[in-house]
Amino acid sequence: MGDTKKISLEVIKRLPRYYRYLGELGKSNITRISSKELSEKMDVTASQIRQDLNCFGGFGQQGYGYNVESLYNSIGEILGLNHGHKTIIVGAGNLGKALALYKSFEKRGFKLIGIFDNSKSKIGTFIGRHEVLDICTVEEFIKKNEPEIAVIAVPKEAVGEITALLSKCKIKGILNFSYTDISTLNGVEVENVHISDSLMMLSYKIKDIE
Amino acid sequence: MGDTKKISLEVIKRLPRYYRYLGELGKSNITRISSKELSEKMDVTASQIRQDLNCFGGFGQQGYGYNVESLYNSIGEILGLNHGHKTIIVGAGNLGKALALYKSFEKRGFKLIGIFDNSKSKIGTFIGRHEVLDICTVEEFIKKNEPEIAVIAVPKEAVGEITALLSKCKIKGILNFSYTDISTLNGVEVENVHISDSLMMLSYKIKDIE
DNA sequence: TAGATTGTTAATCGATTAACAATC
DNA sequence: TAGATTGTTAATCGATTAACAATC
Repeated sequence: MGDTKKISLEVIKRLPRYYRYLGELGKSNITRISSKELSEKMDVTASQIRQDLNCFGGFGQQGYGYNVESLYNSIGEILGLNHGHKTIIVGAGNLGKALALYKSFEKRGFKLIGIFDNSKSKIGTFIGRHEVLDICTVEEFIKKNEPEIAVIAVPKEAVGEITALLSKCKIKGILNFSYTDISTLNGVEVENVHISDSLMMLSYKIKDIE
Repeated sequence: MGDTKKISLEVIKRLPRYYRYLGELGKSNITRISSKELSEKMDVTASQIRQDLNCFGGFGQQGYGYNVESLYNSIGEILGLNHGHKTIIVGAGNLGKALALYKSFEKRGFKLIGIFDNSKSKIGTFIGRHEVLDICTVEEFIKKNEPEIAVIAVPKEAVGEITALLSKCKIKGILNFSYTDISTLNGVEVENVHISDSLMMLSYKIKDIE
């Protein structure tokens, strides 16, 4: 079963946003919505919404629109949420700690199973219910517990070492928060999140104000 | 004045990445680079690099390429870094705290001048050298100190209230980390950063692995 | 049935890439 | 000067929007 019509990254990027809005609608006890109504709420075109959704199947019904709850669940399915992806965090600094305590984490179907650091002063301390483990043990830990995702929140100086270590292990994806790109390597998917990039863009946008 | 050929958001989004790579090159004492070399490092086309840069001016030299340091500085200029944008953080939870202690912050030209929360248990405590201030005093604070940027790191339930409060004040930009979009409103630029969106995209990308 | 709204095809628009003349 | 590489125009590609027949 092929289904090999490649779906553009632009479409994928928009899915989490649809998911968020539909989640909110559901909470407001709205059961159905048309692409037109949703387009107004989200400030995109109705056409785009219909095109995007039809990449994955016909979720709507003519004359009715979309059922909020079932579309929400379908998009969750497409995104592969609710799989309880086992996840580790590498780096127990301020950001790593914040991420470890991040509520949306588990809510979106990511299960934190370990957090690692190389600092003697952090190893053995607790972040929430998780004890910070020695980074030296990460390879063994991965072999045993088989996490799918590693979140990287270390200074960029340490990134090379960490990726070398992780590339020897069987993980599927890396969410990288360090101030340097990690490139998708030997079958490991990487998503780079650059907080300072967003700050810089904001800086650009406000240049001409006033 | 003039210079009204609208620059696409796609180009703007890439500038911080150029900036990062050029910064690294500079640190490695590389003084010149051609679009071809840079394109290989960054995994984009040389054509795109030249097109992007020429939106802002001719920074290169035929037969030579680009001077790393001066291009780095030019892009910093374009992005409006080195202005020492005065910045406040709203929300002193885990994420707010991590952002307050975030080194790249000051390094990219953002000057943290205040951090606010509504929780009695947090007000008066210190994050680094910053005392957490009562959110009730933010309006007065803004009037007096004139920050340009507000970083929002509060639970989504509190976002409405906060934006209402901020929209009464004269700020230029909002960097929003909460799990809900803030729409660009009455002249305030907004940059929404959704960490869980990135996680969801990663989840999608790893779906078919193995 | 009539009305509404989808799914989908076709048209438009914009972004990326290729090509090359200009020039250091 | 010859070689390299830019700046820039033209060609291609892909993404967005518009339109409408299908259908609930």
